[in-house]
Formats: sequence, structure tokens, C-alpha cells
Amino acid sequence: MKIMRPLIHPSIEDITVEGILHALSDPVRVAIYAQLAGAPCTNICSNFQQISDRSIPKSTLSQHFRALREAGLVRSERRGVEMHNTSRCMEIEQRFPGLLPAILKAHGIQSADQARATRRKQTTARKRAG
Amino acid sequence: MKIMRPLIHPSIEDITVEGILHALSDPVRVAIYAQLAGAPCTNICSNFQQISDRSIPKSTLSQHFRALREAGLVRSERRGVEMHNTSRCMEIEQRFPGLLPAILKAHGIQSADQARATRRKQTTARKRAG
DNA sequence: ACTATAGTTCGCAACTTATGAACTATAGAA
DNA sequence: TTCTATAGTTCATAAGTTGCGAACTATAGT
Repeated sequence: MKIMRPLIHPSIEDITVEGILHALSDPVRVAIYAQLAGAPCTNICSNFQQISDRSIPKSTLSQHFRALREAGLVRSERRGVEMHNTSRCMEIEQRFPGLLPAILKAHGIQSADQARATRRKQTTARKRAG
Repeated sequence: MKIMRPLIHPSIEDITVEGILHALSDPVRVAIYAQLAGAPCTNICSNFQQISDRSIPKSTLSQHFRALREAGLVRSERRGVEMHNTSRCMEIEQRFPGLLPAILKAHGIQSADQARATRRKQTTARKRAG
């Protein structure tokens, strides 16, 4: 019987800008991180969670959380059978002031724009139909 | 004889946060972009340029510039035999205010830290030797 | 011990990236 | 105009990365 490898959390000095940008350059991962950072610092990773209108397989979600963790964005700990993930925003804010807020803000702007575009498209479709 | 495909520049609405983060999640590309944005908005892409203490093959450099261009970070135009690349920072600042400055600032902090660490290592080595 | 639930690991197919070799594009000289 | 040099692009391919189903580990509550 094989043992599971322990969770890896880089120390704050080992966190890189490239690592952060790469981790957040995936739409699913920014969405997860935005939720985590917004609500504010506690969330649970469950299987086939609805992230950005899409059902994600649990193995994929698990990999995404690993990516966030190993980039230093998130701290994960077991709470019984579940996983407890918290944003490491305070630490990162100290090392790279303003970086995460700027990314989250930009992400917010983009989501709002997309929502607006979708709404417009639906309205147009309804006009055409009616 | 084949013709070369024209340079692609996304329009400002088509630029995504994910695209920007992905483009800048590569150490060579942030280094290039930081130079471009810092000096301020003009630079030339030449073969085997020294970027961050490393000689990059020209085909690779060309792909990196393409990545920056197609993410919307850079505008490229031919100037005779050379390429003229300018940062699209103004446009992006309008769409995602504060995003690029925050990334460049974080990149600066990290570079400074790395330089400091390197210097310390050298000093230690000299002490050991002398 | 048995069952249910939550998440991880493995293996592989699909995708991406780096790079040398061959090519295109332009400028300037002969 | 043809020749040569320079700057950059494209192509092929090898190496690396990612997404996901199936099988597994870990924990809690019977």
C-alpha cells in the first residue's frame, strides 16, 4: 500500500511572479482564486463543482488546486475528509504589493464585459425570434 | 514561392486577462516586455539578443514576440529589414487599469531580490576562497 | 469491518513549446 | 538588375505540459 505525498507549499521567498501569472493564466484557476480571495479566505474543493458555468472533473480540479498551491497562491489543509483552501493573499501582498488586487480587478472587469456581451446576444436573439 | 502571413494584432476588446498573464508568465517574455515598456515604447528584436543573461535562438525569440503580439501586449511593424515593437500599454491601461504597472512592479521587486541573492552568494564564495 | 464521501495519483492522448534548418523580405553594393 | 548581407519567419519534430477517466488513498460514520 502506497502512501500519499504530502502537500507542498512554497515559502514566501520562493514564490515567483512568473509562477503566479502562470497559475492565474487559466480561466478555471482565476475563477477559483477569485472566489477564494473574495469570500474572504475560506472555501472547499469538492468534486464536479460548478466553476464559471462548467462542470469540471474532480481529477482536473484537484490538479488545478495543486497548481494554485505550488505557485504559492493557496494554502491547503485537510479537515477530516475535506480540503480547506485559503488564499495566501496577505503574504503575497507583502512581497508583491498590489499584484493580486490588480489581477482580480482586471478579472472582474473582464467578467462584467463578458456578462454584458452575453446579455446583449440573448436580447438580440429574442428580438429576432419574437 | 510562398507569401508570409500578415502580423496579427487583436483589437483591444479581444485582449483577455488570461492571455496577458499567460504571455507574461514566461521569464524571457516578461524581460522583453519590461524592457519595451520601460524604455518607453520602442525596441528592436534582433537575433540572439541578450535577454536576462541568456542567449536565445532567433526562432525562439521570434515566437516569443509573436506570443506578446497575439496576446495584445505589443504592436509590431516592419521598418525596412528590422522589426519595430512598441508596447500597447496605453490601450491596455484603459481596459485594465493598473494591471500592467502592478506586474512590472512585481517583476522589478523580484529582479532586485534575485540580484541581491546573487551578490550575497558571490561575496560568500569570495570570503571562502580568500 | 463496511460504506460513503472527498480528494489524489496514474497513464495516456491531445496540446504546447523550443529550436535548428530552410525559407522570405528588405536594403545596399556592384 | 543581380548579388550579398541582415533580420526575421516558418516548418518539422522532439521534449514538455495538461485534461481526464479509472483506480486508488484517506477519513468519518455506521
